[in-house]
Amino acid sequence: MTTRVRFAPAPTGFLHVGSARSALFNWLYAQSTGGEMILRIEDTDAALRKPEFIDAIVKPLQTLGITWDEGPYYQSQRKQFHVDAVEQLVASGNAYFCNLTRDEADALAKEAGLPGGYHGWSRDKGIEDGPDCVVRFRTPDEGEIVIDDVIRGEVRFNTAELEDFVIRRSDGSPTFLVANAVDDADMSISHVIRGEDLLNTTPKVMLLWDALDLGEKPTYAHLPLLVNEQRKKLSKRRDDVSLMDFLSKGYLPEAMVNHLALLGWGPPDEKEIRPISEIIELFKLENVNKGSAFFDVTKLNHINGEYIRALPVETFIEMAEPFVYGVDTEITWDKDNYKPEVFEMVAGDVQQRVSTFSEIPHFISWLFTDAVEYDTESKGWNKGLRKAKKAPEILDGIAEAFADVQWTGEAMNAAVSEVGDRLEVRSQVPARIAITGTNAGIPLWDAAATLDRDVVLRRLAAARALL
RNA sequence: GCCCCCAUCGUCCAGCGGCCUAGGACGCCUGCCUUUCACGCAGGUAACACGGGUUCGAAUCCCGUUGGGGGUGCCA
Repeated sequence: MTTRVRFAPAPTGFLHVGSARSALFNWLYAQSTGGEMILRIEDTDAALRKPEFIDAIVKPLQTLGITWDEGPYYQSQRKQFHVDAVEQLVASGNAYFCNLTRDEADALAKEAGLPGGYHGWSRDKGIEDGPDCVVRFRTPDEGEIVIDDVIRGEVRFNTAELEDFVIRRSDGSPTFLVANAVDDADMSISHVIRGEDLLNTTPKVMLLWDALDLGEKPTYAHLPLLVNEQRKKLSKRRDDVSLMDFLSKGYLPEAMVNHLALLGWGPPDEKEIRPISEIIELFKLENVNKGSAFFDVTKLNHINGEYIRALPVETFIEMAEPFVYGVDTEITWDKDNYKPEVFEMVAGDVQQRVSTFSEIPHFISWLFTDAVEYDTESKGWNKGLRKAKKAPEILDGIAEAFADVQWTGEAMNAAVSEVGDRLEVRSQVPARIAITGTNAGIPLWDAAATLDRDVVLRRLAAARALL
């Protein structure tokens, strides 16, 4: 039997990293078992039926290289099957109509001194269907549902503790629980791989599955949650988790996928950064962890840096385009001042130093602006220039030498070293700070030679004035 | 409250009863390389939550405690 998995997101906006991880693990499992993957949009709630949200899911998946064999299917388009299932459940006595609002049910429970949840007040009341009626599933008063989870082992639920949950809203639309059971059966899903936050809904789906007589159930695997620094489930509201945002900030899809694969799973040989083909080969669903994992951007940065450095420099230059022309990110220079040939010259040096593409401007902005800003509060400025021995003399000496030095990197470098030798101090760092504004950066002189002589002289004077 | 899940360095992962004086990676620190920074290289820092069992032997199995998380919607 070929394995068939599905990624079934609710279209509630942009795809976030947690969903992407779920999609990825489904995909990894399908790939590693030679199975098939289905994309199914869970839009049973009318409020979710927005076409722009579909793009927000499909596009990032494609960018990440997560492919599917069928779909996207839309649950909204399969509504009739779900409606039929609800009718069947009512006819068989497994479900009944209920006209209580949530508030009324809560009030009744409070009055009766019962804990939260719905206690089956409308059971056996013979309520007829009407405009304000929902359909509820009659959960068994006794018995146990056992989920044999690939990742967690056996998980047991006492059916008496399951409330009579709603399977059809008062507007006539069936809920995702019904859609889940019916669609997973129709689509011959063999493995349901999803986040642990859905674990509690699984016994309900299984109850429906049996009541609907849908045949063999899929195998379940509940992935550990991705959490933030406070160890709370990643949420769109409070966390920065839009996948597309990461991509447009200059994270490579391959690096993102690699990082995501390492959250909740690890290769037995401990080699973390590796091509997706190897990850597929090594991936075992039963080896996935149970504990939640912190989505650590610091580690992502490292992985991304590794991937960037591995790029051919021509590719790096090509991919850097949006970031040097300010398409998606801010640039600090006037677009007319940008010189592509200068960037191409230093690209290899920049490539070695960035962990995301969005850091590129930081390393090259001094090449495309007239004046640089000096952060006189920074450690670099203070340690490298202000407190440097004979700093004023160094800058004066360089300015003097630069007035008529041959304008090549080699000659400039030599002149600066000569000033340092004469004063018996280190002159390179002070020069760098005066010219670029910072003590850290790409090899200086060949790049600096692309600037006009008077621009450099002005910067030397400006820095000198701040001492 | 009730139900469910989880628990190895700060973080991610390895470990599936003896190979563990617990390994790798990120981070952090030190040194080397270097006219800066980074890369690279060589080191260092740092964990089996606690308490009971089981066993000749437990990070690994069982129970409890504590801690964390998820769910508890006419969202999915």
